Amino acid sequence: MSTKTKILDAAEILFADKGFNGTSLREITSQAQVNLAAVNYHFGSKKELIKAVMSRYMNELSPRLESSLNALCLDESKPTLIEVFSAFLEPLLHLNSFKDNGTSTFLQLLGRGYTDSQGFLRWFLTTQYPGVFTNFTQAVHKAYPELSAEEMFWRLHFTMGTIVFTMSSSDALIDIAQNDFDRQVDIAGVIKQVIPYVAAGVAAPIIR
Amino acid sequence: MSTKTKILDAAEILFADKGFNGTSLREITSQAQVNLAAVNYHFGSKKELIKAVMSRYMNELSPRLESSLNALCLDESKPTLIEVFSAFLEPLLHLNSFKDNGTSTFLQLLGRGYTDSQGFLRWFLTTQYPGVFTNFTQAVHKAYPELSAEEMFWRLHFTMGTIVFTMSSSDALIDIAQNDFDRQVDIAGVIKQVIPYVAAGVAAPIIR
DNA sequence: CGCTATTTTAAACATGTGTTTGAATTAGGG
DNA sequence: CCCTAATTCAAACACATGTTTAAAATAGCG
Repeated sequence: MSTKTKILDAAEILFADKGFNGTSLREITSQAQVNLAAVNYHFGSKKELIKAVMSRYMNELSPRLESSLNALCLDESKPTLIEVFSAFLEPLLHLNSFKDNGTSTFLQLLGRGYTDSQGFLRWFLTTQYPGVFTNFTQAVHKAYPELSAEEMFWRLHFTMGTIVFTMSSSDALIDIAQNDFDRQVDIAGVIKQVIPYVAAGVAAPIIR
Repeated sequence: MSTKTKILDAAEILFADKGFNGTSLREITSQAQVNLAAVNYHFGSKKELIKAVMSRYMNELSPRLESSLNALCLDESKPTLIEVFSAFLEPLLHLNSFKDNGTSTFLQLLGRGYTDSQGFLRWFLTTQYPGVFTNFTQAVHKAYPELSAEEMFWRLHFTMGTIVFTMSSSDALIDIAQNDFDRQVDIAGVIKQVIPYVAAGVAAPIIR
């Protein structure tokens, strides 16, 4: 396996677990069993490494997500919000065949990116992968046209928050749930729980 | 104003803005215009300072929140979920009279605490202020008794995620909203937007 | 005032950080 | 094989971090 890949693999796990600020290059390189200087040689800087970790996932996810959402929009029948959010399920779970625990890791990284380092990752994602966002809002608008642009703005960010926050602490939550309720839970189970929740939230009656 | 207070005031703003890991003691002490060593003299360590910052808010919030939720439980009529979540509104907004931008700052701190430093703050809050959590779940159960303990567990954590995540990036979101929609928005407005969302999410039909 | 306890201060400490350097090693094509 | 380019490596760099020290300043009380 190439040094570059070894670094990316080690970095994504540590980043997901301890955040970008909370992970040092020395932790990454010793986990990856490569020399410290290899990060700066292959990626230039820590910031570029973070981008590379995210890009590897986004490049895997975004085409599947876009086509999944596009299919929903091109369909002439009006989709339900449940269908819109379910359109995320297959592309997200596909990350598990791309990488062990890929879905969970990616969503945790996303959560980190939104809170760590004053949102530079949000800027990175919205500028590098704008298609995902526009497709999503289009699909929601088709499912629920009564929602004004402003209300949709807020509810989509609430949704983002629900998903990202839940997933960034999903390991801890799954542990608690398995202890308290004696049930086997995995990341797919959590996603299936969250879909009705966010769908109902977005579809909430409008109070004016 | 006492050195202790000057430190707490400066720390909470910086912590809310840049996270606990992202804020150095030197930033705090120079903002507070006190000597660097004052933090360790008055609080013992950075970790203890973080606890002190959170405690100052929790001690202001938790009695009001408990009585607000208790009133809902003692009332013999069945509350709606909207009422349950609205019970948070007054205690949270009261933080604004306790401190400038108190509501926003506190919720941002809460968000930081859930993601930064591997959740030691979650442990701190649940062990130091358990009454808030039990009162809350009791109120929700009374409003929506059909929800099983497990489903409630997940939906309450989704709710926590929505609130905490939204508020931790509320400044950025409010900026975007004001630019895009040319409307004056403040933290109270965001909270009022989020209540129907989370209430609908928790009340979502159960799929079995 | 005089004395003690509290608080403030500047300096240093030990450690951890991302990054750079320049030599050593390895690969790969002619 | 040989030579060049790419990669690896140990070491050092410059700087930032939380914490500690010991002297100086201040407060508070008899």
